Amino acid sequence: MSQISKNRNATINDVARMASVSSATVSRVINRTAVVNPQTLEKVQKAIVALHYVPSSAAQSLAGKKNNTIGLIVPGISEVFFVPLLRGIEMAAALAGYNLLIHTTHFQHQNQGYKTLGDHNTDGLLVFSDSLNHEELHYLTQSNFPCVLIYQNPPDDIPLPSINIDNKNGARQIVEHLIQVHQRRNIVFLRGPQNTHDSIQREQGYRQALQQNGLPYDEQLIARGDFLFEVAADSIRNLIHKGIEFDAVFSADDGSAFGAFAALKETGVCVPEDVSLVGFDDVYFAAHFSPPLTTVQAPTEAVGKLAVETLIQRMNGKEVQQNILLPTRLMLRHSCGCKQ
Amino acid sequence: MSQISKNRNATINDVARMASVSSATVSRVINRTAVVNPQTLEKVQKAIVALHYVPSSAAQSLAGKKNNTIGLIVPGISEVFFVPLLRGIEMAAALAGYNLLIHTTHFQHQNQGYKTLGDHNTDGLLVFSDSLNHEELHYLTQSNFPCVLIYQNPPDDIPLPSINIDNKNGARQIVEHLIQVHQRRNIVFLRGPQNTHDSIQREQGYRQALQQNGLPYDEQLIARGDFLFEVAADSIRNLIHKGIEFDAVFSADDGSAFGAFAALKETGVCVPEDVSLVGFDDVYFAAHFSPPLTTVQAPTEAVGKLAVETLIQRMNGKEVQQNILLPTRLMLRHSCGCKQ
DNA sequence: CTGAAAGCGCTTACAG
DNA sequence: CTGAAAGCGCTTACAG
Repeated sequence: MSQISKNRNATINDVARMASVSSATVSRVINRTAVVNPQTLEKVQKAIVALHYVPSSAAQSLAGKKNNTIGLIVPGISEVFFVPLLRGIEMAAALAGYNLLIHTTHFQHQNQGYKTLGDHNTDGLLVFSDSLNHEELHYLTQSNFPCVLIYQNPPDDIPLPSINIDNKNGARQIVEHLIQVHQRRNIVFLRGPQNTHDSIQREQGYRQALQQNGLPYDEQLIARGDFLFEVAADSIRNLIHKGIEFDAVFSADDGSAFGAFAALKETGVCVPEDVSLVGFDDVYFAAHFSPPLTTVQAPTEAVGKLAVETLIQRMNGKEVQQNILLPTRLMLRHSCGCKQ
Repeated sequence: MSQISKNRNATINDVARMASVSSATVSRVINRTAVVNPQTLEKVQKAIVALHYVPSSAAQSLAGKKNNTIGLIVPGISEVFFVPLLRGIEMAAALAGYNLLIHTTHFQHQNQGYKTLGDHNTDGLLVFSDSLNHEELHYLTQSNFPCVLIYQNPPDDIPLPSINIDNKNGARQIVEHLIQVHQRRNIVFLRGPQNTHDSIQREQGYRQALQQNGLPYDEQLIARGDFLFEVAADSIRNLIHKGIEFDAVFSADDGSAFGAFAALKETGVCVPEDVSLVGFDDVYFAAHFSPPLTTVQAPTEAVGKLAVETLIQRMNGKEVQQNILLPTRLMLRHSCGCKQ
């Protein structure tokens, strides 16, 4: 059926032969890397189609010294949060003609993760949150390999560009809303995982809102949420059990807000009548929750897109803004006490 | 600092030179492809570490004729559903030492998608649902390139292995539960997208349950859900508006069940008192919904894992079971009327 | 157990 | 506008 044997794909030389030109010329038409005589061009294109020729990525990479691939290192493929991020990354990478190679560290730093992905198989790396430790980042950086951090700031001694969202402002705004609009005074904060950049920033926003509105910071109102449904639920149960009074809950992410709601509900506490409940992220579903969850919208897909664009600029040797902060948006729904 | 110049990575020849051996020997220790004298081994390993040597993937691929990469073709990165699938695929691929390259067709068949990923950059392909059309599948298959289909059956003339879940049985069971345990008689079915394998199978299960329990199939009770929140909500509103009576809703997926719930709620219909509501998938959140959603658990992560394992067997030239059907599990919660 | 050498399929100066 | 040829960094018979 086809002009080539079943067990061997057409190579650039097969195309060259069929079109009666050199492989250099074929290469030029494929890559549009030089002007080619229109008639030659046509002959080559016909041969490519006839032979179903697809260039070997490996050979292109080896000879061309570029991989046409962007690497993404993530600690793990967590639930909902991951989807818009990946979508943003995938679309931007595809648009720019890059493949996407994903590596998951599974939360283990074996000083190996950065070897799976590197300049031997990618042209640049997107590093999500805590997937790489200081040493690994250092190694990557000193060799001048293009990297962009997502959802984390670079260590002081490693000047890497990073894309973050404005956690602090977002948190401050939503807490301020609870205070100013709904007259809440005893606002629980359900922390994210220890040492997470996002969680720390959100806590700072929380404290800032209290301070700027003349409310005391009460350590009793701070509890673990860990971005997890069950952990948050337990914390709320525990607060209630200890008899600590509160009229609002700010969860460091939506998932833990849902957990807080479950605990509140089972204790007979009404949201938002008795307690205002707000989260962070605006994940799929926050708007569909009952009651619809007031939260801070994180532009996660935009972060992914911008991360890719920034990385590509770096790959092209351009200067980029060091730390980009994307604005968040307050999504007022019903769980805070606003009417829908 | 390092023994090699800033702008050039160590190659196998640098390692060979430092260890005073040939590159063939270095290759052998890297790939454990032949027994090497223990002392030689040690010298080589030391050189590898000293030079931070990482083999070039491109060169390995080109010379070794394998890419150590599995490709995944998906139509798009949809919401929640995608996460456990990807997690299963990623973990199984990593375990087997394969990289994962993702390509999204963005629902466009330009007869190009199968070229982005192919034997020029992967060793095998995972093809999700409708991401490739018949012609594309045919092209892939005739060249004998290892492929495994996920969530779709192969066309009759293309004998490709596929991994599916037992949609029909799962649907039949949950509808039967509504009929037998909750005495429901007028059960709405909210279809998935047209021509989707999953949706068709689930509808068959629905019909089978009706039939086996002596209930008539009433076309008025069938409406669009499209696996989408809003579409499902609109359908329910429409049914109510038309005055069509029903005492249960079986949504073809959880997302549309949530939409159905919203429409029911706004009309003052109580779930599960007035209407039993059930879904399919058991996505993140179904258990945390109010009321907790009764649904069919799809072993999505297991599908991803098994797909990779099957693909790897094919890549190794082994025979594999042609069509694998993974069992689903009925998750009885509160939205059907069962007490929690 | 080890090395010399060919070859994988491209790209890219260089020369014309 | 086009071609001959070197080279990218590996792997793998082949020979010893």
